[in-house]
Amino acid sequence: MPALPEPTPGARPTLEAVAARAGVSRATVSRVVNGAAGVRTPLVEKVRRAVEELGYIPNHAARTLVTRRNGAVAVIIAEPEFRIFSDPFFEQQVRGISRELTAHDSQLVLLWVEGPGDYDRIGRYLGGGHVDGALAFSVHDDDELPGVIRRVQIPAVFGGRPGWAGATGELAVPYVDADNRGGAREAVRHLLSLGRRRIGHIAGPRDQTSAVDRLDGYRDVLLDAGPGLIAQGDFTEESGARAMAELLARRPDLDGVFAANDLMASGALRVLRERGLRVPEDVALVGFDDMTSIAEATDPPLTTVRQDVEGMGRLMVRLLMRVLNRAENGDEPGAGSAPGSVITPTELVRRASA
Amino acid sequence: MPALPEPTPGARPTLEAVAARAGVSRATVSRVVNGAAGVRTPLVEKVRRAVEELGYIPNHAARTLVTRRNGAVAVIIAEPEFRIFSDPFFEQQVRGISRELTAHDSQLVLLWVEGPGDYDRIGRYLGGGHVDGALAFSVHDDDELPGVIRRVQIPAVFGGRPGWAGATGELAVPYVDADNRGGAREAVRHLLSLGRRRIGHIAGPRDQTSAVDRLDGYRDVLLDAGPGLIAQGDFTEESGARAMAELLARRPDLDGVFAANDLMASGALRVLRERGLRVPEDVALVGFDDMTSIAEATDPPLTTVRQDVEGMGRLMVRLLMRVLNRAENGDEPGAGSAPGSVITPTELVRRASA
DNA sequence: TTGAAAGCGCTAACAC
DNA sequence: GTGTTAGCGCTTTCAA
Repeated sequence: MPALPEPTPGARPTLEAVAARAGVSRATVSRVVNGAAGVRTPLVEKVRRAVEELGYIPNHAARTLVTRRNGAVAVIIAEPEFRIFSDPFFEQQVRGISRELTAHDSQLVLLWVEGPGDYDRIGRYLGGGHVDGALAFSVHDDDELPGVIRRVQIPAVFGGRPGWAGATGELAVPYVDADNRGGAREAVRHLLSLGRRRIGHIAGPRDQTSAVDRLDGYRDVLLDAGPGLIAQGDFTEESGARAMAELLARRPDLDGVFAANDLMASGALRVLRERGLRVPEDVALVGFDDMTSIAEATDPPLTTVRQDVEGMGRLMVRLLMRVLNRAENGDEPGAGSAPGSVITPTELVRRASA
Repeated sequence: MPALPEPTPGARPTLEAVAARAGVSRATVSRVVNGAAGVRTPLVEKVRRAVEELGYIPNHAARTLVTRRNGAVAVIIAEPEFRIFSDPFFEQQVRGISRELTAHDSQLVLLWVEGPGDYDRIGRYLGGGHVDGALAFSVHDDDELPGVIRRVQIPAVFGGRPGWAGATGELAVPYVDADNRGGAREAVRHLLSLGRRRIGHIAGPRDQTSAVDRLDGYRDVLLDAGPGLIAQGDFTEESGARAMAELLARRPDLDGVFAANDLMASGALRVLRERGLRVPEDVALVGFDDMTSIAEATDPPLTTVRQDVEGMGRLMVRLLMRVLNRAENGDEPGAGSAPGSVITPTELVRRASA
């Protein structure tokens, strides 16, 4: 360990103190500290030394007060989704966010929404200038968050296409989402390429756009798929099993299934085996998400659609930074020229189930 | 939804603006906003209305600049422990922290340490006054974090007893830990009360104080336990299985086992059953942690030692708040009178394995 | 009880 | 190139 400046008990040194010690003006110190060009080398070094000796750290509040920037971004987690904490998806996404934020010299501030009453606190926090912008995750249609974000006029990017996106121009918040529809199409086409002709779909909850988009993708390819081929699930393992049983009851001749996520696919797989149906020989099965902890653990391992979750996290940050920079250049927020949302590609991962 | 003030595009309203609108001075508005006593009711109402109408939110940076308080606390997560994200423990602890922080009107700021280089960034953040204090988790002996914290002189509380705690007075940082030693004693005494006399211990990693304390507790009760009764594990399921096999090889007559955590206990259980030994009839088994996802899922369910993880999180915050308040009252930091650490009680949870 | 005014520590024009 | 100076928006004496 290098010899570090011992903390001088008492007041922290200010710019002023450094300036005095280095025998220069505050402005010069400020320039050096912020890496501005145009300070002569010897002075730079004198200042550097003074900074070092005093253990000077710029005061954040003072800096923010004038720059109107504070190098922090909020990630908002809503309570209903608290579980996502132990969700590998969330972990990956936040990891991506964290890394990209670090690359932009910004700090991640995690905001917990524990209940409806919290929106006040969150609003005050967001509006109070603690953070430059906010990152939020796809919320339910009646969530208050979008309203809060709009009211406090803070730049924000959503993860996952919000249900209301595109509905009204006013709420046009940029978002990052996987190409759920395209991925679903690819999954179904793969099933078709295997010679399957009676392909069912186990759909996810109707109020989540990801599920809706996957259903749409399925329909895109199977234009003539009757409702009998579609069963409703809710993204849980159990619901996948139930839906599979239902599908089998309606169409005993099924030879392919596309489940809207891996968890439901694994439930479906269980039922298929219980009925003595072989996968993929009798029924070929494709999932979605590529949650490896599931997809690689099933027997047979799941063919599924992968999305780059960490990459989506990073993208959210990049998008936000773009908004921030525009705002800095004097653009009015919500001037209609908001940077567009981005849809990231998906990829079919072939394993043994289809 | 109540009629909310529409965001006035452009600059956010300042105290000044509110004052103008209410026809009073800035000072008065400040008093009302901060709930200071001694402002006549009619004025209070006028101000309140103006605040409402303008959608005024106090500027954080400006306020912090003068009060030196910013209502935010950092929770520091070190990369080696990134996994804790998906660890139920961590979730519970952070949940406790989050709730208590909210109760104290403070905001949780999650700081990620992704690598050694990050300590600089963290140090700057901590020292820059972004947060009032820091909460960190038990770190390895050679971790840089304690040093950083000390250098930037920021009040901090640790979760879990750090290895160096108590070693040198200088590093006397308060911490919150479960009564690992007491819990271990209780576990072993329970085994004794069941009439078991040859009780083995599967220990956790030697460099984690929780594991060491549990081993000490085991020894407290079994003063004469020879080394043959103790096998080394590393808190993983696999290591528990290995240790169990080892123990059995050394002492085939074993009739009781205390494992330092539930994961290792479940590994031990697996081996026991493979050998055709019945639990608890032949060998009684006790774990530690009460990770219900494990302890309730094993067959038989695990008797184990529970700790109040969420409560520990809350306690960390309370402790920190006490330090903060002392600091506010002009006490020198590190004046030797730091609020003591706290050890929370554990509780034996009886299930079927012992 | 209320208002005027002095900063908190920093950046960014603007002078020199 | 470097220094001087005017704020950023707020809290907090101190007067009135």
